[in-house]
Amino acid sequence: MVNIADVAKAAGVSRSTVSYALSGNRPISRETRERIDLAISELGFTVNAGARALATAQTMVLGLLVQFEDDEFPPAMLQYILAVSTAARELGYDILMVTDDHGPDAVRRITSSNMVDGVVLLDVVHDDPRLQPLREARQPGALVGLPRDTEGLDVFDLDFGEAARLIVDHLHGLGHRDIILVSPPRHVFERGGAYAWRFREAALERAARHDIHLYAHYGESQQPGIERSVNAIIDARPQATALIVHNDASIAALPAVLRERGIAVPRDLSVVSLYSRDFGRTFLLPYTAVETSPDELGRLAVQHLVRRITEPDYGPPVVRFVEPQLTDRGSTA
Amino acid sequence: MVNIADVAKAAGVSRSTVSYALSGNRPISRETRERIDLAISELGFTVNAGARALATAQTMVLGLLVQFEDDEFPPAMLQYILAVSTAARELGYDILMVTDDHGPDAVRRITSSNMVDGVVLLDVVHDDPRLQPLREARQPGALVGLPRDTEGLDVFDLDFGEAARLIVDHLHGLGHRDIILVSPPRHVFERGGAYAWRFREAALERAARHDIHLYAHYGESQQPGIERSVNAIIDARPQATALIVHNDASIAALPAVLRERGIAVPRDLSVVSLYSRDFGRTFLLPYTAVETSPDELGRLAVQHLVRRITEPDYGPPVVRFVEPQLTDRGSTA
DNA sequence: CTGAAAGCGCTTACAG
DNA sequence: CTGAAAGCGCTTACAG
Repeated sequence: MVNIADVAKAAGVSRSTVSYALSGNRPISRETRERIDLAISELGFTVNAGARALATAQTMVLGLLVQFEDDEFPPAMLQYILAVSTAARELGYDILMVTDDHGPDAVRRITSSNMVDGVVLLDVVHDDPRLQPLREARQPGALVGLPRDTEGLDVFDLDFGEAARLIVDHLHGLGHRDIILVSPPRHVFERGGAYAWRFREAALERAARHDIHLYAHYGESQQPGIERSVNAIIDARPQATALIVHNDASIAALPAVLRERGIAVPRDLSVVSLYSRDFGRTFLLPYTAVETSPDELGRLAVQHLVRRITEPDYGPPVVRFVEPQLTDRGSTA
Repeated sequence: MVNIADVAKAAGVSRSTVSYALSGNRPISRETRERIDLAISELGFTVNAGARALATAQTMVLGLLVQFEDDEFPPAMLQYILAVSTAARELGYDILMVTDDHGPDAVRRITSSNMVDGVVLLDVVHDDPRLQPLREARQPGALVGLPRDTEGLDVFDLDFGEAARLIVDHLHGLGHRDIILVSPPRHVFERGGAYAWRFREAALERAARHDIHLYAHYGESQQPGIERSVNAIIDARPQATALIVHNDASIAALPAVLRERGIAVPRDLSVVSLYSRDFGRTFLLPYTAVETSPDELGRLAVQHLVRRITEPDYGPPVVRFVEPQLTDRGSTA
C-alpha cells in the first residue's frame, strides 16, 4: 500500500511537507505543491483514515443508533436515517450505523473505543437507557426525540404539544365538537414514546378548553389488524365529525378504510394527521397534516453535533423544537 | 484517555502482555491474567479501535452502500439494510453506511482510505458503475443483486427466473390462460434493474410454452399514481383471470384497489406476488407469493464477505441464487 | 518555506 | 510464560 513516505520520496520532499500539503495547514511553495500533487496522482495515494484518526484523535465518523422497535413503522424511520446520513456527508462525516438490540452497550462500545467523534440517537424515549452511557462518553451526543432529562445533550424534536394545539384549534374553528384521536399503539406509550403522550395530552387539554369531546384511542402499527382497529375506533364514536390520526401505520391505511366504509372526506368526516412530505410519496395521503420534518430534524442534529465536536466551547446544551406547520390539503370542513 | 500502557503499569506487566491477554494470542498465567483483568476494569480500559486497526490492518468495519433511487420502495429497502447490519454485528463487524448519490466515488473513498475491510453493495444494477472501483479495491466485495459481469465479486440474489417459472406454472396448473404481469416501473428497466427483466423474460418465455397469454405492464412505485396505474392495467385486460404483481408499491396498494373495484380474490381474480414475510407486517398482504428473503440474502452476503476477508484463499467468486419458495395463502384458484 | 523527530495506541515477531 | 522494541501511517510542535 502506498503511504505518505512513498509520496514524499517520489516528490523529493519530507513526509511532513506532504502532510502539510494535504491538510493545507501551512504554506507550501507552488513548485513543491505541484510535485507533490503529481506524485500523489501517479502513485494513487490516499490518506489512511485510521492512521490519520490516530494522529488527530478525530475519526470523521458519527455513530447513528437506530432501534427497530416492533411498534415502529419502517417507512417513517428510513427518512430519519437518510436525513442524518446526507447531512453528515455534507459536513465530511461518515456514518457508523448501529442497529443493536441493546442500545446502551452499543453506545459504550463505539464511544469508548473511539470509533466515532459523536453520536446521534434516533427513536429516543422518555427514560432512554442509552442516555447515561452517552453522557459518560468523551464524545458529544445529539438526540432526535425528547427524553425526560436532557442534561448534557443536544435535543431536537417536533413540538408535538404545539402540533396538537394547532390541529385542535383548526378543527374547533371549523365547528367540530366531537373528535376522534387515533394515537400510536399502547405499547409506544408504555415504553416511553414521549411524542405519543405529549401530543395526546396537549390535544386533550386544548379540547377541554374548547368544550370539545376528544375521544382518544390507541391505534395499531402492525398488520394484520390496522384496518380493523381503525374501523373499530370509528364504529365506537358515530357522533364524531373529525378524525385526528397521530399514527403512521393507521394514516397509511386510512384511505382504504374510508373508501370501504363509503365515507367521503371532508363531507362526511374531516381528517387531520401528522406526517412528512416524503411519506406522501410512499402512501396516497391527501390529508391536511402537520409536517413532521424528518429532514430538518436530522440535519439539525448533525449540524449541532458537528459544531460541538469542532468547537470545544460551543455553549450550553440546546433543546430545540421544530415549529409545526399545518399543510392544508382540503380534508377538513 | 487510559491506554494499554496504563493498564500494563497498574498490573505490573509489559504492554505486550496486556495485548496478548486481550487477544488471547499466547498463553498467559492465570495470576497475570487476573491482575490484568482487574486493572482493565478498575481503569475502565477499552482498546482504541483506530490504533488496533492501524496495527492489524483490520478495521472490523464493513461498508454498506445503499442507493435511494426514486423508483425504489423504501419499506422494502430497510429490510436489506437491517439484515446486513444484524449479520455483520453477529460476526463482530460494524457497518459504515454510505448513501452517497455518487456510488463509485463512495466506493473508492471508503476502500482506498482503508476505512473498511469489505464492502456490501445493495440495489445492484446490470451495468453498475460501482463494480469497477470495487474490483480495483484491496478489499473484497459482495453484491446483493446480479450484474452483467460478476467477475471477481461474490454475488447473491433471488433466482427471479425460477420465481417467474414457479408462479406461471402454478397459475397454469390452475387453468389460467390470460394473465396480467405488473412489473417494476419502466425506469427500473432502463437503469438496469436486472431483477425486473429477468423475472419478466422468464415469465413470458414460460407463458409462451404453456400457450398462456401474458400481458406485461409497467407499474408505478410512487404516489400519487400507483392505484391509478394498477386500475388502468386491469381495465386494459378484462379477459385476464390472474394477476402477477412484481412491484412492491403496487402490491401494497392492491388490496385497496381490488376492494374498490369489488373484485374478490381468488373468486374473481387470482393474485400471486413476490415479497418478504416482514413486508406483510407493514402491509396487509393476504396473497400467495414468492418469499424474497432479504434476511437470507443479507446474511449470505455478509457471511461470504467475512470469510473472504479472514481466509485469504477462500476460493473462486461465488454466484449464488436463493431458491424461490411459493407460500400459498389461498389467493389463487 | 521545509525537515527531522516525537508521538498517537496498538500488535507482533524476536528473544529469553 | 513474559518483555523490549520495531512498526502500522499519519500529524504536528520544534527548529531552522
